[in-house]
Amino acid sequence: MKETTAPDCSISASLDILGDRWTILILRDAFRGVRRFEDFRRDLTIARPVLTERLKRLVERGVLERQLYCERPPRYEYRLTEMGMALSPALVALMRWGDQYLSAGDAPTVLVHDACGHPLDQQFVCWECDETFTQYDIASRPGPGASTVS
Amino acid sequence: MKETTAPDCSISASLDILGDRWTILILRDAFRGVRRFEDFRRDLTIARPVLTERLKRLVERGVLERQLYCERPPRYEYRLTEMGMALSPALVALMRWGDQYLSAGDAPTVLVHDACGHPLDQQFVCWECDETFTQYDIASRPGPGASTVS
DNA sequence: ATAGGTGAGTTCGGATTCAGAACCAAGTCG
DNA sequence: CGACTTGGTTCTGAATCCGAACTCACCTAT
Repeated sequence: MKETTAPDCSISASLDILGDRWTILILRDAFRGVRRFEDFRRDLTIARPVLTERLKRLVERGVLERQLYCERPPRYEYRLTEMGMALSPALVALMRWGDQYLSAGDAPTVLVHDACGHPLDQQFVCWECDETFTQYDIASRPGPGASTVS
Repeated sequence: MKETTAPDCSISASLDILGDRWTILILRDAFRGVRRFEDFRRDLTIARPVLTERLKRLVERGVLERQLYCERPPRYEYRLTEMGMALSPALVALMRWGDQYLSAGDAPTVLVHDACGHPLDQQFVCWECDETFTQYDIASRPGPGASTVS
């Protein structure tokens, strides 16, 4: 088997930011529209120091941005950046997996196509062939940033 | 080991299984074809006890299965179950996010459509409207398993 | 003006968890 | 035989996480 090591894998880079339970739950809340420190804290029942630290990290890495929404007293809210919004396929995938395998067929929340209200699906798409397909039709090959050669 | 959270949300249920860094890296390796204890350990440079514990948990939860591949001496390998395979959209999404935002435009690995070799995309699909769309066209509503509303 | 409440943090111990090394067992190879 | 491999387990000190309590700045009602 060829050498496929951790360092040049984007998954481990992503996990450097998202790699703990709380961070992902914070982002889930952010997608639901939660923006303020105290709202995150109450909803997650997360300890304050942990929330402080996670929010700071997410802001540093560019996933959230901290915006003043009240001058006196200074109050900030945390909003998803474009980079943060781009995580939605990952969160949706996690949620659908949980729905399918962990909640006995009763999904607590259903995501729908805004335009028509019908449940959405998530698929891999090939724009060349112009068709959708599943994980069984995926292959991989080294990309431009590949460093190791087998 | 704590089973946190009554999941008002399938994401937190998923995170109960996947909620730490090592677990996801183990699954990433599993998708790449790694199957044996010692191969996981070497590739991830993870401490043995941690790997033992994570593999055991993944087997208990049904994400991996432990199969005898050698009778004398008894040797086992860890393979993705169907439930484990179903995580691929989540891992693919994570990888693509890392590619796009964390690796300066140089993706270490590119996923392609096996049939034609062209890079794949990941999209939301509505089978009613028969069209693909992005995260900006998603809405959510309570599903059959909704208990607490927020 | 003062007492109480709130939003956003910080400080500080104690409990987990982790890494690293040593140890074990069962078998194989030289 | 003795060395080596795979797949673990047990131990221990170090790093990390987390919750409770405290702070600080401001607002509101009395």
